[in-house]
Amino acid sequence: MKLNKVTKARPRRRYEDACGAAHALDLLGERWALLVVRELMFGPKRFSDLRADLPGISANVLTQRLEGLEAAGILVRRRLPPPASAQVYELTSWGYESEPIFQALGRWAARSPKHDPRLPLSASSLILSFRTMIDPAKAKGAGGTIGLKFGNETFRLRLSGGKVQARRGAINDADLILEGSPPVIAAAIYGGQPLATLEAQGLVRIMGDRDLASRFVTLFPLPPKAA
Amino acid sequence: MKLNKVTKARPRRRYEDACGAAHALDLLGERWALLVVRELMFGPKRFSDLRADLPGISANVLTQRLEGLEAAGILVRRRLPPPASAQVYELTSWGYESEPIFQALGRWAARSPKHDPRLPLSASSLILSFRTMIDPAKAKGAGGTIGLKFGNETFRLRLSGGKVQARRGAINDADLILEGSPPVIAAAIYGGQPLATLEAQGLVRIMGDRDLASRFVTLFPLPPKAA
DNA sequence: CTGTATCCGTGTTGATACTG
DNA sequence: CAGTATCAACACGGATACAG
Repeated sequence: MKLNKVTKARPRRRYEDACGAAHALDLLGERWALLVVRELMFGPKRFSDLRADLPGISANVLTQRLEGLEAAGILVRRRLPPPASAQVYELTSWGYESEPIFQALGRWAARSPKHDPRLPLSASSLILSFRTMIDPAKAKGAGGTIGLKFGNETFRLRLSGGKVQARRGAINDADLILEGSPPVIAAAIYGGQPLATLEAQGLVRIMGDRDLASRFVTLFPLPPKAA
Repeated sequence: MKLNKVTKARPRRRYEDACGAAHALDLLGERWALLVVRELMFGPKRFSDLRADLPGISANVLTQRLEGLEAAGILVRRRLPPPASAQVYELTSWGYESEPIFQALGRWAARSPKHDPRLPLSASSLILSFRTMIDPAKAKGAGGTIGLKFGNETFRLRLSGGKVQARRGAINDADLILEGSPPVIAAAIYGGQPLATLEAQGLVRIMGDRDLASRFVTLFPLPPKAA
């Protein structure tokens, strides 16, 4: 039993720079930190959910990042009410306000010549990409509630006014439900794979308003590559 | 003389993730990379300028970052015409398009309870902050060309339509010239220090349209802290 | 003067194993 | 399930030496 846990008062590596961007990097510029925030962007998750959704992160690094982000006021750890006595990590409202950072990064990276869309894609990343890439002009007339189902995780999207809102949660009231895996849905929307083909291959299930589905997949145009 | 430059085929640490934000971090998520890009945002610089403007970076790390950013197509190295046979690093047009990333980071960090505005501030950071924080409504009616002079580095700002354009370069045609150090100008604009006081203390020189100066310093409101 | 290469002490990261 | 412990590999930052 080690009691001499000196903890070293962490002289964490910081940029000594008043620039806002530099300060932001002090707070969430460490490896994995932004991706942890991304995974929490549509609602709280448990430690093991985060580990599962961030393949490659190791337990000790995840622990450290959660500590750091909590200390910075970006997330809080909550204990769920007695029945499910689990712990979850949830962004603070300031934490949720970091979304434009992901959108700026994503929009810029979409033009990267080296971007490989065939790598693994998490559900949160996909939903975030919808909010980033939606074309307000094209989506102007479109409206409705869309449920996305990935395994047993569901997201409820509301399309209106040229924007998408999104949140993890129930999709009972959805006009349309799309079921599949994030990469397959991405192939339909960004990769030009016809939904009908994917449905015939059993990779996607479409329930409800199929016209809405046909339209939905056209609302997210990709910019030209920069190369 | 070492010829066996094996170069190690750089197994750089990457996220294996199709998410655009993750890819962006693969390209410029390493320590210092974003700050190097920031310093180049208003025009090319030489190696030693970068070193001087990024206190804390070491020469070998700067070399590595420049190599990485060049390989990624974010910047190019150019050799200046014979008279001044110096090398400069310049963002590609895609590199320049990363500016919204800094704006998102800066806007978010401006609300951080832990942000310390008294740390050193580079000229590029300050100019970038103008483009980030300008209030289009307040700036709607303001117009003019403003020169900022920091030592022997000058920036030319054009104010119009509620926006600011900025570029390093000549300021002969400016309606107003402000001379000082970046932290002092920041104190005037973000710290509520009256320009007149700073001028009386000899920390700022104001040449030209003083009404424009008075108005200019009010165009960049800070958001409330998140705490 | 403008970079580049190498050594070196230290801290960070990541894989595995392990504990409550 | 939610982390900790340990350890090896790597990245960082400083110094110094070198090259055009």
